[in-house]
Amino acid sequence: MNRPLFPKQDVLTLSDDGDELRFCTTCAFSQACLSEGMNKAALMDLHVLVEHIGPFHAGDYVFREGDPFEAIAAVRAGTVKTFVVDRDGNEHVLGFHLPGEVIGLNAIDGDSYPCNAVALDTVMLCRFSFPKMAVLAGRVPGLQAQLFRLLSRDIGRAALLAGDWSADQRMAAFLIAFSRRLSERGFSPRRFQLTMARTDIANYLRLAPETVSRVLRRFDEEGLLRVDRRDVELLDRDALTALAAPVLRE
Amino acid sequence: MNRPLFPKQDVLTLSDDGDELRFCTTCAFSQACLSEGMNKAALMDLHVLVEHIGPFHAGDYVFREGDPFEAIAAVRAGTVKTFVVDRDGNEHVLGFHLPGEVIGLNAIDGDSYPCNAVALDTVMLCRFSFPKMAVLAGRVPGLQAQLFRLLSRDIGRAALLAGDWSADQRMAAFLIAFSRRLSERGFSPRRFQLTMARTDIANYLRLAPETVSRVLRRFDEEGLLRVDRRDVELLDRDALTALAAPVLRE
DNA sequence: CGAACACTTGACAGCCCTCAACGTGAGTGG
DNA sequence: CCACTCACGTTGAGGGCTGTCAAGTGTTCG
Repeated sequence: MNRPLFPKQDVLTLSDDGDELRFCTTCAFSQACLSEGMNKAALMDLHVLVEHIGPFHAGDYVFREGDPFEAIAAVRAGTVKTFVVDRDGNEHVLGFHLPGEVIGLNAIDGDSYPCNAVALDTVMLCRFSFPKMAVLAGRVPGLQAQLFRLLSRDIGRAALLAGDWSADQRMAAFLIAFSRRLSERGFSPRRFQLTMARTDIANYLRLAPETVSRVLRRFDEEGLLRVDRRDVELLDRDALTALAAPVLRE
Repeated sequence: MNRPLFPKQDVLTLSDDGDELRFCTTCAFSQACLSEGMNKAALMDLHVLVEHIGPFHAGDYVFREGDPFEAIAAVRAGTVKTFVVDRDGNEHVLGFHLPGEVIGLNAIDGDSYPCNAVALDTVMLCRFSFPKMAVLAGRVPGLQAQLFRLLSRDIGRAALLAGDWSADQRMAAFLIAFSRRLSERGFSPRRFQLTMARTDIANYLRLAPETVSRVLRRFDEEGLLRVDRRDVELLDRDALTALAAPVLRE
């Protein structure tokens, strides 16, 4: 199944969580929603703005490059990969997006998505019509500020891997950052599963897939971690963090 | 002179341009200002928000990493370099900012600037208090949309040089992009002066300074351009554009 | 069971970084 | 006016990291 499922006519709108209090507590907007600055009326406004869509399955496109831009979306469950394909057919992975993170922000400048987004496993999304959200942001300062923050954060994040780091540094930074993001969402920071292929990691880190394999194997041999297929256990977190430090600017 | 000049107490506020109609026509906010969506009252609100500060001279800091974030600024004249310095003392150039472009956007997520900004030549700025601007953006949809666009655009721009391009491709992309930005501001796209040192270009493109020298010399020998110190004349724009195409995604 | 795909492993080459030395131009002070 | 200094830029030699090519292994899925 490779057709885009993001257009509104294909949306499966779920009725309700059945639990108002736990409304997207892991979501990137929760900070805005739950801050004292947003009253109940505004929260309801945002609530009715949301469409819960999915599930998407591994390989499903959330949106494609060139699709008209209408909405941003927060990941509720699963992993989304965003990427572009150059004229030679090479894939450039822009990022992997975990639950609570927002996709589509880089489309705001322009009228169409500048990249593709596919599900890597089973994905559930919260879809926000951007025009409606922008109007609401004008009335709710907390929401506007949160949108500004999310956008600004992505600028810094995009610049992280732009440096001329070694393959070891890039790999360590990827693992540590991935582990931290999982930890923030309640998953184990020590032991986790990579939801993406080696090739995806390579295209994200700007390395050859063979280099990703070799670095992981060497990290394993050196006792930094234990890797079996897509299962990873970080054994020497300090050493990995030290390797990643310059990339993560610490 | 290396002390920061951005803090408000050091600001030299110029009285007025003396020409309301030409109020920052090259500025990044002009699209918001001049669009039909913004009425005269809103335009005046934005106008009184602005402080014209400067001049800064080559080497002056506009702000330093860690300074409290209070304002963004649009370049009126000159060139500003933004950069970070890692713990080993290596400088990483984030960007060069020409008249009409905005600096400080990546500071919105956080309470302090995440990078340094220095003037490369004589620089004049328009300073916008960000808290005040955010309030105004809540009342003026056109301004909010413009801020969203500027932020979103920077996300894409930061990702441009993140690819694993060759030194030739990076250099060509830098020259073509620089030429285009100059052209948009009324300068010659064919013949211009590089306002930054070779080392700055190298730290921006993630190359060694020696590589920058060598590539420029070879481009000169091959007839793609003519370079004399910091003066550049693009001779074969098509060839350079072709080289830069994958980097600029064309 | 077979095919497609993901991943691994090895050999080799090339690009670019590092190190070093030299050239050049602007500013300074005599 | 000239010598000096210093930063910037250029040029050359050598080596290391990582990409490319190739072949092989293992796994999943039809």
